[in-house]
Formats: sequence, C-alpha cells, structure tokens
Amino acid sequence: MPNPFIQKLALRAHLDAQDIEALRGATCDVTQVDAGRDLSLDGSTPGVAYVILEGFACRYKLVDDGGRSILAYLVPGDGCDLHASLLNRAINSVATLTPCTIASISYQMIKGLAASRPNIFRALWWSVLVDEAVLQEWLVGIGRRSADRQIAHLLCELLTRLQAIGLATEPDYRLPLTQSELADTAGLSNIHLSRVLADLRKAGLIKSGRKSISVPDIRRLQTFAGFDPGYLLLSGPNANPTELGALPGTTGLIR
Amino acid sequence: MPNPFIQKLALRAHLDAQDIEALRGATCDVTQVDAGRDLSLDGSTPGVAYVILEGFACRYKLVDDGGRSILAYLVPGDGCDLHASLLNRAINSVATLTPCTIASISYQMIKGLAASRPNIFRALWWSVLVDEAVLQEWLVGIGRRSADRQIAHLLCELLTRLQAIGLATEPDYRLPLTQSELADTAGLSNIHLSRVLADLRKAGLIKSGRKSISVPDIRRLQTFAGFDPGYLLLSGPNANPTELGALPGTTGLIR
DNA sequence: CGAAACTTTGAGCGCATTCAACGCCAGTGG
DNA sequence: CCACTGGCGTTGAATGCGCTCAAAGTTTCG
Repeated sequence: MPNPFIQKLALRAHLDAQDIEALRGATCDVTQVDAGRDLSLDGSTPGVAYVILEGFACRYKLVDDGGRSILAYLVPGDGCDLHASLLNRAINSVATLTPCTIASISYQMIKGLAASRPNIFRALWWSVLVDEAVLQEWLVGIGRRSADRQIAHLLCELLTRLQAIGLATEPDYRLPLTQSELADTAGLSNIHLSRVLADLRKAGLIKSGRKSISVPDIRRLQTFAGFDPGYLLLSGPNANPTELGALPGTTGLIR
Repeated sequence: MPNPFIQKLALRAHLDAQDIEALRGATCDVTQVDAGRDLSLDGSTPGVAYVILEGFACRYKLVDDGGRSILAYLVPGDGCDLHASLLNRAINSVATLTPCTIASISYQMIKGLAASRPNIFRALWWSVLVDEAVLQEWLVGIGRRSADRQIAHLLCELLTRLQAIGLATEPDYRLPLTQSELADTAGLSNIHLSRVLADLRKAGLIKSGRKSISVPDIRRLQTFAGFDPGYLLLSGPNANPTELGALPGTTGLIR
C-alpha cells in the first residue's frame, strides 16, 4: 500500500531514497479512528502530530454562540499540526469526518526530520504555504464571492486536490461530506446551502447524489466559479526557483 | 532608531547578539515608499522580500468582478513574502496603505539566515504560524460572526498587535485605515461598514475620529467581540515547549 | 480654492436567515 | 416484516441583515 503522505511530499520537493525511508519510518505508528472524533482540541497542548493515510478530516473552530467554522479539509496525505511542532498550543481543533487511518508522529521526530533532511524540510515548508494559500482563497470566497460561485469554487478545489492524489477520476468524484459541513465551510446556513446545491444542479453544473458529486463539464464549472488552480501550487516541484530581482513600488496602484 | 522587525522576532524566540547583528545587517537596504503602491503582485515572481519598518501595508487579492479582499494587515515589524522564499510565484499582492519605510531582503539572504541561525529560523517559523492563526480567525469572523462583532473583533486584534510593538497607548490608538479597507477585510460593503461603526459608536464601544479609534473600555469591547488574544501567540517566547503525549481520538465529538 | 477621496444618510430591494414541517434513508429492535 | 428512531436533505413562508443606487456632506491635498 503506497503512503499518500510520501506521495504528496514528493510532489513538492525532490526526495531521495533516504528521505523516503526516513518518512516511511516516521509514519509507522498507524491507528484507526472512527468518524466524528477529535484528534486535537483548540488550545490544548498535543505534542503529537498526525498524518491522514485514509479518510477525510477537517480543521475547525467553534464560536461562542455554538456556530462552527471549518478551516480546512484534510485528505489522505495531509498532515495536521505538523508545522505547529514548536507551539505548545493548538490553534484549532481537528476532527475526523469519516473513519480514518492515521499515523502519529511525535514532534521530536518532525523536528529531527526537518533538521537533518533538507528535502523533507522543504516539502513541509511547501505544505505550509499551500495551506495558507487555500485559507486565503477561502477567505476571498466567503468575503467576496456569491454563494453559488463560492460553492462551485470549493468543489473545483476539492476535485483538483483529490485528483492530485488519485482519489478522483476525471468526471466525478466521491465527496463524503454532509451539507452541514459544506455550510460551515462557506459560512452559510445548511438550509441555504441545500438551495445553492439545487441551483447548481439545475444549471447542470453538478450532479449530486448521496455524498457524492459528479461534474459533467469541469471547464464549465471552473469558468462559472472563476477557479484558477494555480494557488494549489501543484504545478511541479520547484527544484530551481528563479531568483529574479525587483524594485519596490514601481508597478501600480491598488484597484 | 530601534528596528521593529528585530523587536518582533525577539518576542518569538530568544535572539543572541550575533542573531541581532545578522538581522541588522540583512535589513539595511531601506527604501521609502508612497501610500497605495504595490510591493508585490499576485502571480509575479518577486525574488525579494520586504520588512515594514514604518507604516501600514496589506496583503490582498482581487476577484474577477472587481472586488477586493484584504487578507492581512502588515504593521511595522511584519515581513511580507518572507516565507515564500522557496516559491517562484507570489500567492497574493501586497500594497502599502500609508507611506512606508521598508527594508528589502533577497531570498538568498533569508535562506542563509534561516539555515545558519536556528533562533532566527524559529522566529520566522513562529511568524508564519501567527499569520495562519490570524487568517483562520478572520475566516471564522467573516463566516460565523455578525458584522458588528466581527468588526469589534478586528479592532481588538489590531489594538493588541499595535500595543505589542508600542504603537498604541492603552485607551486609544491611531488606525490609518479607510472604511473601504475595513470593508474589504470584513467582506462588507463600505456603506454598511459605515453603519456598523456608527452602531459601535452609539453603543459606546468605540469612539472613532478621523482615521483614529479610541476604545474607552477595552474589556467591554473584547467581551462584546468574544475576543481572546491567545491566537496571536504573544504570550511569551517558547523557549521550552512542553512535550506532552496524547492518544488519538479519545476526547470527544464535534460540537 | 477646487478637485478628489472619503464618509454619511436615505430608500428600496434581495440574498440569506430562522422557524417549521415533511420526505428520505439507514439502522435497530420488536 | 414492520414500526420506530435519528440523521440528513428539501421545501415553504416570513423576517431581516446587508446590498445597491443615489445624493449630499466632509476632509484632504494639490
């Protein structure tokens, strides 16, 4: 069984045989977890990080009034709290959305890997940047996109991410998320989310069944959503970042 | 003149004399920039990072329909694109909001510092985590908080951050932001933002004058906003992160 | 002083919410 | 096999938060 974590890191930096061996050794502490369990709680001091090998999870936060805000989806190959290894406080909660197979990694192990293996370090750093880029894109969506475009954008993103790890075939993919979860991602009520999905269905942009989505025409959905996959930084590893110079403040005004 | 960048990093990791000297040397390429100029454009390949020494800037993205979404405020001491040093593509634009004094740092310089000085590396890593935590909190606010609480929360955050670098006295602080910028941060129209501010003023939670905010009773504003400064990770440097163990999936259910 | 940028106010509309009820489906136990 | 239950999704009606459009007031700056 291939390790999706290693697969994903290999997309983002060149890994040699020793790197892969080290990663394989680090992710050998494997556990099964039910759906709907917390892996880490906001404000706690975990000391252990996880990697999702199978299943879906999410990072989330709760608000005073009982509302929930989903901050990220974790799919196979994604780590959680990996880059928080120098904090003594989790800045968000993490919960499984489906039954999951996860690997536990101690913070010491992570620090050791990051310090001794530059390739791994670079791949982890890259992952952090992707996390941040996704978070930014969600903020844009929730703030400045209409609900239907925002959902379409989210579906495009998930489709792209799942394709990158071979979990989605071209036209359609299985999305084991409830509407309530999508709503808490998009900042909508689940009633309204239901209507938005119905609209997208009526427009022929998606076909949704029980916990699965199929996209008849990806291009059309992407155009509708204004989706540009560039921010996912999937386009090849950056073996050689071009170091161009630039002068400050010469380009143009805002807007 | 003290260097706020070094001050801020020193909050986040212990820096010895050599670290400080190295940082001082790295930030000696200083420039003045007008307000409203772009320091970096989404999708470009900058190759140079900046540190704000004086003034305010922001990270932002534009949407197809002309909308703008502000993703972060950069205050004195904050870096921009520092951690993107291994990307060859900026994932957002950066623009000055006021006249700024900035220092330019080449990516090679950053990489060198991060590689040779563990303390600096740790401080930079810490900064990335704070960036992410703030972004998450904004996502929660824009998605699940009412407009007035969201704005109150944002004002609390900015006040706390400015106090941390000595740019705000206890009861009030100067906030050189236009309502249009606040609106693009909160995902609101500027007309509605004007009303929200008026409501907060009427409720006695803030007193706002021309580009300045004063907060008569910080506690009251924080309570109203549900603000907990923990996510800003300002509470002391993490010289000794406690390494506690934890078992997966034993804590509780979502909600 | 005049122009441009920013802020405020009012009126009307619409997207999204809440509340409530019903349909659907899977699992469970009689 | 059927009734019961709980989670999830859908639909309808009424309310409201926040938006658009438009215009006037206010600062700032050249």
